[in-house]
Amino acid sequence: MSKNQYRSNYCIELNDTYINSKVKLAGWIRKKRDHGNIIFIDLKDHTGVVQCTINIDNKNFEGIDNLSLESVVSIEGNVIARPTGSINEELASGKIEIEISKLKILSKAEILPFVMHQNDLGEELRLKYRFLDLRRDEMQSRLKLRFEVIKMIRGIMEDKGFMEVQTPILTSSSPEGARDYVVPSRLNPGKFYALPQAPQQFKQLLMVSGVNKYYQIAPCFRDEDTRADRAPGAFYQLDMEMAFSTQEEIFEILEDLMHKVFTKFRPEMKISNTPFIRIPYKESILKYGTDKPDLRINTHYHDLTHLFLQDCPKIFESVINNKDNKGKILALPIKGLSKQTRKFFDKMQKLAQDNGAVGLGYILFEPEKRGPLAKLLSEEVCNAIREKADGAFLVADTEENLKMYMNPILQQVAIEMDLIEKQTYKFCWITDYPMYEKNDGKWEFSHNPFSMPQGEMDALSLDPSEIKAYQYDLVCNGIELTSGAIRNHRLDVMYKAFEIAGYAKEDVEKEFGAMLNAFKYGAPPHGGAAPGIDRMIMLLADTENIREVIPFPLNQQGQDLMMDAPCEISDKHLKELNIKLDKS
RNA sequence: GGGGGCGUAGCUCAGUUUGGUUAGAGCAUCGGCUUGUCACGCCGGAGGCCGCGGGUUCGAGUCCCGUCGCUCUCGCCA
Repeated sequence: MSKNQYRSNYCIELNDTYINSKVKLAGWIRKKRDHGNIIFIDLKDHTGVVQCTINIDNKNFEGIDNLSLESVVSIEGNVIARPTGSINEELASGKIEIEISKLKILSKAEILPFVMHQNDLGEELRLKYRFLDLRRDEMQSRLKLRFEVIKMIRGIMEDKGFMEVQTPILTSSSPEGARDYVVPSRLNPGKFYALPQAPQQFKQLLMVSGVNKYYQIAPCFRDEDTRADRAPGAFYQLDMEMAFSTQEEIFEILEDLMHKVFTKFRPEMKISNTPFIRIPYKESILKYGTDKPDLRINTHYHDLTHLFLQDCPKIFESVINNKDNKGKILALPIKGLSKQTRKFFDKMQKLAQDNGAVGLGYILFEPEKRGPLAKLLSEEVCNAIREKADGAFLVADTEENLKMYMNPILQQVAIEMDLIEKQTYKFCWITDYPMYEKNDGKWEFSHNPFSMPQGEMDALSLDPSEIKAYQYDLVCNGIELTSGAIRNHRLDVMYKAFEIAGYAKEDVEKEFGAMLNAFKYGAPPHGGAAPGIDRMIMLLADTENIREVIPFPLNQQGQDLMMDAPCEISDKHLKELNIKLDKS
């Protein structure tokens, strides 16, 4: 590094080759060990730690003795070899230390609100003092990981011929999707901008503009309640879109990108080979009860309904015979289930009930046939289960109800019995999403209203429940990383698709005017996706919580405790915006 | 909006099940001692609206009701 008034070297550079040279370091006092006539100081910069010493006869002794931890100093001194027996093998600079000759206090720190080396701090406190929290090693490495991941993504996308384009932050509200964040307009009294939930419409407009391959590391704003893997306020997507593309081409590009990125940052992990497996939506729901299966768990539900049609025990009769609301009987075979205790089965039973199941039956085969269902199931059913494992849970319910608890059961069994494969990233595509789903008796878009129905115009004359879309998700270890679709670029198909969801032509024109207008003037077929960057980093950093990989996240109430946002604004400010508050 | 968990010193937590002396520990902090530590050590001190409000009781950190905050989750997330 180049020398300046503060420092001649970074901490990490110093080793025994520097012995007897004079150096200047600048950084934070991480730790002091006061031995009376000598003080050991751990000086920390962004690269590492170096131990410095000062003797009582030094004129700066008093200055350091009184200095609080995390104060910022520039020190000058000689690099000396540590006495034998005092070498610290754990430290990169452990063979040497700096004998301080000069000290300059650059910024004195007040007493800290928490101890820097503590790593089980409450999140509220960490967010309030995020600048200190980020100073800790763990958070420094997450900041760096985030930077490196995004840098690599940019490189890969550019190598593949994608061009980054910025799209507006102040745009208009759209009726579909999540709640919008809204910004009042001073120049247009009574009107509001919305922050984009994603650059969806802009990227499609760019396709019409003749951009061939677009990408952007794009902020997305959705005013929705949070989850462990869902950030409040803003999150980032690798937003991408390609003209004249097929679903397979998009899969290929993202598979290559994911494989490269995950391999680079977690080389010790096993990563799904490309092409990633594809699971049609319906199959995923049937086997896992979710469209976000965690494939590290090596078992799934099997549909045994057909084996109950002839010979059905009484407890399942209502499920099989209900004419309007036909149900399914599924078995979840698990190796080693016979070894589980009564306590375990009680716990699982409770979990199933908490998630809406009436009960959770099971059958075990070792050392002999037993369990609450043992006497009720036919030989045929028993044999079908026994082929797969020594025991199984059985669930029987309507398809709708099953979805509520199938995955929670699967997840909990896997946790309790330690069935989640470690050291691996298991990717899969979920394909063939339904175009519509029924909500309160009305057909609604199940995912993205701009997706192309499979079969285009012809498909839209089918029963809405039968219509599949060119719509896909990429899932990794049970986390949804990406949603994407081949888009609907045909006006006639668009109007018809919206009509099924209850939109009149005028409504569509009003709500999506820009895009529909654009599609009148030559729109290429196109498609894309938008991997969640924060979720990728969360997986790479092995954090339980997405806020751990976001430098300055909001809390669950959408507040920034450090900056005190959101905040009230002055009457003058409000007046300018033509806003009167209803404080009732 | 619903459900679960948590809330005690600056920080992390014990104490709450079964109400009963002056509410404890580690770290941080302050004072003293300490020349080879590296989460240094030793001695001493200060630091508490037990989230808040109400109730039961001779007596509440502990029991009851309400409320607020944080967190996980369901709804929600085209």
